[in-house]
Amino acid sequence: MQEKNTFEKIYEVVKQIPRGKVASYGQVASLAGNKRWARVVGYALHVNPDSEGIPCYRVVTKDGRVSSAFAFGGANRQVELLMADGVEFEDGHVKMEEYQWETPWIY
DNA sequence: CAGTTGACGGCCC
DNA sequence: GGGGCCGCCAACT
Repeated sequence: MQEKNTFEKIYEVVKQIPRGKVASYGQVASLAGNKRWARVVGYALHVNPDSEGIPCYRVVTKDGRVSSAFAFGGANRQVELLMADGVEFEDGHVKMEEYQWETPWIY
């Protein structure tokens, strides 16, 4: 029950992302257990078993930019969803300085 | 079982 | 400051 797979942990963290905030892959990976899972996080969201329960669109890169291979409706779609959440964009990139998710359980 | 891939991150030039 | 390369871990073929 506690022996969750890496993917499960990642999904848990992503689901914890509050509305109006964004998190980077490295951030999610760090909260999931290891910061180096950044690539694994991308892979986990790629399978995306629950696109409606896992706000993968709230996950962006360290640069605050959305991934280019966003396959759930188009990269532009992710920006639109984030804006709907109240996140502001600057020249196509999120203002992570103000909207990056402040994790209360930072390691 | 081994090799390659992949929605990234960080360092180097 | 911008662009490119290598590195990390787990999952997929």
